[in-house]
Amino acid sequence: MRDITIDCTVFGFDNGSLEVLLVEHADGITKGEWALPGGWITEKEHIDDAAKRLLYNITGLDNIYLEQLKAFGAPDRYPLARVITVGYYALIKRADYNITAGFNASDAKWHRIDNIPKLAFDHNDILNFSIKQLRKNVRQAPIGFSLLPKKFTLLELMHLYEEILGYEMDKPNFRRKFLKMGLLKPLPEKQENVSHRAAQLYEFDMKIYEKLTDKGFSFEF
Amino acid sequence: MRDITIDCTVFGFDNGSLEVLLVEHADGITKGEWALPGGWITEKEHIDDAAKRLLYNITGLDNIYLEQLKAFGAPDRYPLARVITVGYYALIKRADYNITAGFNASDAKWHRIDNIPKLAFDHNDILNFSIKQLRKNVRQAPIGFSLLPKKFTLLELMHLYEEILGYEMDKPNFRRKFLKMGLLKPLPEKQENVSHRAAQLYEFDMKIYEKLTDKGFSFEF
DNA sequence: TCAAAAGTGTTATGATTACACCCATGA
DNA sequence: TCATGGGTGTAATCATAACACTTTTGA
Repeated sequence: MRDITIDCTVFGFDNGSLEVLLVEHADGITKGEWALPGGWITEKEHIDDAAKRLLYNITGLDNIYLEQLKAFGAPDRYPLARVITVGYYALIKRADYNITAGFNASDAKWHRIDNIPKLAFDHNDILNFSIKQLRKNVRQAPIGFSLLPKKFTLLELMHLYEEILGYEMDKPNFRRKFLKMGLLKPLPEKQENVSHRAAQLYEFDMKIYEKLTDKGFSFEF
Repeated sequence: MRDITIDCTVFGFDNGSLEVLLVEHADGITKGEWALPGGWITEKEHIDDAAKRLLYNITGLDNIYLEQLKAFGAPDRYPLARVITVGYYALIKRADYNITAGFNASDAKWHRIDNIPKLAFDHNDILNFSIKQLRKNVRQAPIGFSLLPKKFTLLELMHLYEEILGYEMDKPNFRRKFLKMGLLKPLPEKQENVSHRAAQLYEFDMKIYEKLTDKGFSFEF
């Protein structure tokens, strides 16, 4: 597959800010430029598996939220040959990444979503499309949790939504709306080491979600 | 581009029923099987332009609603070689198609969405994905009009929504909800030759829609 | 006791739903 | 005059938004 690649926008959420993982090209015609992590597809693998392999190589992580965006196919998007790329986006838990950081990590850096440099090829287009998709999907499916630690508070969840969607929300209303959906499982634990009233910790329960969707429930935020 | 193709689901709405245009393969290993219209991408064209070219060849139509779905890339989806296909879906006005019917039309037939034969390759997957996308998008963007004649009544529009989404709606509520959005321009004409009270004809006004979206309006049904 | 965030309550407004009903027209 | 769809009215219910308020905790 000499004329098809994959490129992946890896989103992470840390300290209230939404960031993407970019790599700096070490050589070739784009030497010194930042780009989305990407790679070639091998002859026998599913394109989704190629994206998973790439993600594993760069983050050391498995079992990541991963979704295809679309194919990007302007005839001149890659200057050396006609190459079509299939774009993906992934959502990872930053805490996990920090521990297992992949072997390419020396070239990889997190960049705030509102401070993205000029990228190689058409990667700015792909990244912008990713952000649009993420904004859309986070309101239509329970995917935000993939960016949070396993256990989180309602306010952390709200801050994530605020950061992705770009506007402030009302705390009481957010709580009620989310709790009413019934997707969150309250844990028998509370926050620790905080200098204020400890908040209830919750966990997203995929099984509850699947049961509800079977019954016709559809996530909407 | 020997290893990339495009395949397109062409939707049409006629007589209250949602249909797709399928072609019967005349030879090759899929001889006699039905399939989505598709073709190869030439070296210098944008994949979107390849899809437009294909659509023009098969329907004789230009200026069609066309949107990419995603790339389909299972390693064995095409038995003779590793070929990845980029899926598209198009919405056409059946009345226009009937007039200018493309030169391949002898092999092409409309099939009701609920009565699709076994298709070649992974085309059933692509078609099912198309239907899912159409159902989703018709509620989030004003694309339904692309399947109706330029001038239509509110009830025709409602029947289109009912057919695509698969459930019955309440006429008074549908009217009000749609009219309140203010996207429809009432025409100085009414239905003719109907054996009941003639209904007001409307037209979808793209300019109004764009003005509204600039102001933060977002279509939702 | 104060700051900071957790968490509850209340009210106004608007959207959605369900359904009854009248209108216009050709057969 | 009847069937068929066109079109209006209304009341109950539910979701959303705005914001005032109380609670808990560590420093």
